[in-house]
Amino acid sequence: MAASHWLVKSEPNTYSYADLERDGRTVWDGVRNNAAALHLKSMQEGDEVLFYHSQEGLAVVGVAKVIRTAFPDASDPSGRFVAVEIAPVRPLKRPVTLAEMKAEPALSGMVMLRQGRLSVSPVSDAEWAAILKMAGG
DNA sequence: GCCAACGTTGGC
DNA sequence: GCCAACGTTGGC
Repeated sequence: MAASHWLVKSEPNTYSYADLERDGRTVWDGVRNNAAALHLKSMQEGDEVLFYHSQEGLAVVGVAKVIRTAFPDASDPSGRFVAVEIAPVRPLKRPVTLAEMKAEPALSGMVMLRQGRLSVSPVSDAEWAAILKMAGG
């Protein structure tokens, strides 16, 4: 199966892209939504992930990659949900804001825009390319 | 701070 | 198994 692209949201007050760079890697846990959990389970090692700041910033700020595929989320007592591990790849040259993404026709079908509350969502190759282009290459 | 979207829970 | 009530997320 070919590598896929994803987008994850994080409130920078809680965990920012700078925190990920500082830590070098982190366990992406705490997801308590079935649709998001399915996406986590589909992630493969090496898949690249857009890191989006919600609440504050409202922009994609960096690229991360999956370094460990889904495993049981130790913070979930029910045992239903999973976590992955991600590591930073590089910050975007220029953050791509939500407003810019909404205004970009190439992104009109993006899952993240259509389903605002979803914390983990797939990104198509075309969407991925468009966002990196908007970020300055 | 408010509100819309939407997932989850619980009564029936 | 349906559906109303409730809780959470996240944009504005």
